[in-house]
Amino acid sequence: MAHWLIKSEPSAYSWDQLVKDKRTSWTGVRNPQASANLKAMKLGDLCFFYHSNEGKEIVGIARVVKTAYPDPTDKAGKAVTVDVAAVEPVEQSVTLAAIKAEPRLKDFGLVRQSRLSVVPVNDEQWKLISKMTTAK
DNA sequence: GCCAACGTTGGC
DNA sequence: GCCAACGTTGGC
Repeated sequence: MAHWLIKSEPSAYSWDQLVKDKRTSWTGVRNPQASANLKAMKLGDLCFFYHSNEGKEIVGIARVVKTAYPDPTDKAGKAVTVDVAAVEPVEQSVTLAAIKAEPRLKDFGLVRQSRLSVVPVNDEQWKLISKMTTAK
């Protein structure tokens, strides 16, 4: 199974909102690289939910419940979206600072390409960060 | 609020 | 098809 990290500004769409909604369609992704990542998502893939700008931390885990389809909010009809559902909040939020402080996460997409809103997470990274999200 | 990094656009 | 100018994102 693949893993991902999806970013959102809490002022635009927060983790709390996803919990309230149970699931949402992840629209508004325009960056071609991020779109390619969306298309690569499979049903049941898990995603870290990251708050950018405010908080700058991983706050929860979401699951892909519908694979890529055309984004209805994109007039050009080029963008795609997926549906994600809230799985659970993390016990311990993982801040960007903590990720940067971990040398083994040097190559993590979130650090390497901070502007990409949908970032692939490899198994090693997923395991490492999962460990960091469990309370000490 | 500023600025660096990166994407996109448009003139040639 | 190149590249300068401009816009946007996101960390600080």
